[in-house]
Amino acid sequence: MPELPEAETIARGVHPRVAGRRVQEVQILRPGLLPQGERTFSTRLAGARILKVGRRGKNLVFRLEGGHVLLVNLGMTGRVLVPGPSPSPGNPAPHPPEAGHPGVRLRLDDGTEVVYDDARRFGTLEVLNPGEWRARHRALGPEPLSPGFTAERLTAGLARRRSPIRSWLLDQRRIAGVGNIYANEALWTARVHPLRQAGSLTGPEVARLRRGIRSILRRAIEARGTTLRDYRDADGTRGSFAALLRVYGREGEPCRRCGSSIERIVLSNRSAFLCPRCQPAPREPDAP
DNA sequence: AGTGTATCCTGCAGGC
DNA sequence: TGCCTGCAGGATACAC
Repeated sequence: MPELPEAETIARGVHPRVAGRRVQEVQILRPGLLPQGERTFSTRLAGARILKVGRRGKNLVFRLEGGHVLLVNLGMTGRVLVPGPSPSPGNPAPHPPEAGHPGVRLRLDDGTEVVYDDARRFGTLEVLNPGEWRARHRALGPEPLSPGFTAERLTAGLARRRSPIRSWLLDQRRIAGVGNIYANEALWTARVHPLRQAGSLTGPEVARLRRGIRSILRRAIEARGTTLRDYRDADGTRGSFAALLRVYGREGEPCRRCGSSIERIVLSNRSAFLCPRCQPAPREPDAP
């Protein structure tokens, strides 16, 4: 999906165009995107004023007047498109974003249209009441860019965990917002092999991993995300971080640190990429 | 506890 | 050109 940097970029683009506006009309083209069903979704959303658009992990969070929250999980190919001029000067949207697979359209009281578009339809949209939102919020792990994401907290979370560190990083209950691209990039940065047991990382490795996660995510946000194929921001614009990837999708290409050939392995049915020299494999099943 | 497998879907790249 | 296979930023349910 869209991982944390992509969700952050979309939220920043959508917020100024919808904050303070009221949802006038809800048009549902793909009911399957709404786990709550059309009735609950529409009833809760119609007429509500949008206060703020933010992010929690990989999810977009539209805070509504009255405490309800529109929670959008973008799945693999979800987009939130807001046609029309971008309010931020010097940030032009060259082409109006076109929705190829519109799923939900919102018409706001100033005429603004917000389109949820999703080719594969793995995404979901829900309107949660305050209690439901609290529960969902608590189920997610810490925000890696927040001050609370300390080495101590990371160490405690990893302790005694036997799953491969790459799998641990993808578990949203452990840490919120990291997906397959940035997990692989952070592990390369930290010089930790994806198969290492989470609980086996040494103090210095944990410290490097924490710094690696944070620096990769920050730099990816600066680049407005990674577009491999489908990702677009609210303007329909691509992210530019793909050119800066160190390992993801680079099988057979030289490591940017040591020149070794990047390897691809399969872990939990998903690709993992690593430099065999910079990220030494654990011996046998594992151990540090 | 943790892993492999399958599932939801569509689109696209690559091989032949 | 066209058909077929495999693969994809996610999340979850299941059997083992």
